[in-house]
Amino acid sequence: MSKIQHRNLYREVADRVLDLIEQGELASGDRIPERELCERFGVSRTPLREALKVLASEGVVELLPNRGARVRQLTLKMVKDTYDLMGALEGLAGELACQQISDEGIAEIRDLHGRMLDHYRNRELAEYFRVNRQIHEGILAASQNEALQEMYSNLSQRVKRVRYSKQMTDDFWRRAVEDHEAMIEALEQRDGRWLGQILREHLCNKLEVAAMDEVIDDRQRA
Amino acid sequence: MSKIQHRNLYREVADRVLDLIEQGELASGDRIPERELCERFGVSRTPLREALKVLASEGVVELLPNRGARVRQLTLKMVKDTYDLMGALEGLAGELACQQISDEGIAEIRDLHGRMLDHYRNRELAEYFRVNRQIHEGILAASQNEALQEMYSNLSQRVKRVRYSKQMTDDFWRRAVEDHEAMIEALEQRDGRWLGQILREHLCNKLEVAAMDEVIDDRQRA
DNA sequence: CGATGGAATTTTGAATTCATAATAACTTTG
DNA sequence: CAAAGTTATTATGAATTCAAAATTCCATCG
Repeated sequence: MSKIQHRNLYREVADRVLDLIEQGELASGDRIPERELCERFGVSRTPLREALKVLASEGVVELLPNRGARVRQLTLKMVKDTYDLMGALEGLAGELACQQISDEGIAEIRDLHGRMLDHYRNRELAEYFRVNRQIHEGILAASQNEALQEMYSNLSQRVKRVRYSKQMTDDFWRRAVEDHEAMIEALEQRDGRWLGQILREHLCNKLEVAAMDEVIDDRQRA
Repeated sequence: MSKIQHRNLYREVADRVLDLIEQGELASGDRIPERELCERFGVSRTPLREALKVLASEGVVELLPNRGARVRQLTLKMVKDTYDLMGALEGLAGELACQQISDEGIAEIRDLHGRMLDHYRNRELAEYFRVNRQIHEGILAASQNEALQEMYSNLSQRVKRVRYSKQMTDDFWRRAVEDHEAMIEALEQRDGRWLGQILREHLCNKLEVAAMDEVIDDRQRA
């Protein structure tokens, strides 16, 4: 594994720790072995500890006084709460986007929507999710609200490790696509209130939560 | 000034730095003098630097590589963006609160509301704002969504140093109180959607932004 | 007199060191 | 053999040290 290059070291280290968590090498609740990670990353304890403190403030890690850092346990409630929050943020993003977005911006999102529909028709789940995410990110970006985008991506990061997209009943999927149809229409009409409401209530996230149920339980048992 | 007691040192230091910023001793854009603060707090550079990194991730401070930390400049746009965000969060809190809050909880908030009205009638601005804040915090707490509360207080902290409540035209004030009347009604009817909408559009914050305009400009010129 | 170049100083970034708290290992004893 | 107490080991928290970068200060030159 390549050594880290020395610039903004603590942030670099934090990102590497996040990778380890996302890839499951550090599981929920695991103690984070300071010395070992230092050796592995080729850095001293100082930047690693700085990284851990930042990750703690971002809600990814838990610091127990005199007992080191652990990967924060995600309970089902925490994930639900986080998705509620993300919904609210997306709702705001939608409202703002309708005020701010350019016609080209709308065209781009409509284009993404078209591609998403193709993947839906072909039942290409992974591709569908990828484009789906691009649409949501596009709306976030169009809001032109940096703080909003920052918070959203922070929340998104928190729950990334339990994101789950396998089980997707036809019915849920169909309804998610319907939501997206409405979103596009609201966006083209620049009806911010409508778009905001759709996004806040968009069932995609709630669906994920439902599917996630047993996954989290599994991890907590482990 | 009393020395800091040594437990969770970096968080303690961070709070002290926040105090300095809030009290204006460290102004917007100011360089943060590492060595000096260390002496003042009676700690070494390590915990101070950890604190600064955390504050940077919380958006209060800016870290320039090899050039130290500065108090992050607040532009008017950033403050507006932040208030939009806070509105969205309060909106969500309102919706959730309607589902979660106990009858006693509602009674408490109604009580606060009554006291706020008294202060309004007596034109006691400071008292009014204090109780007003308690109401909003009460709704946040009733949402039972920890992530939401955490995020809200973080945002609130970011803009605390420019909070401004002097100019309050009678007309704005009257409308703010009207909003609150509606809020109480929505809460008592447990009409989450309505309460959410009121909170999202509650003009209190927008009012502050308007009043804040020249204040921020002043600071940026300095 | 102002601009440019180059030491001297200060500040920052990161590793190392040191003291203390927590954990593990090992006795001892009932 | 198990439980409790004690010692040894390890991990953590924070100060210190060291190298590199930036800034300041001063001298030189145009």
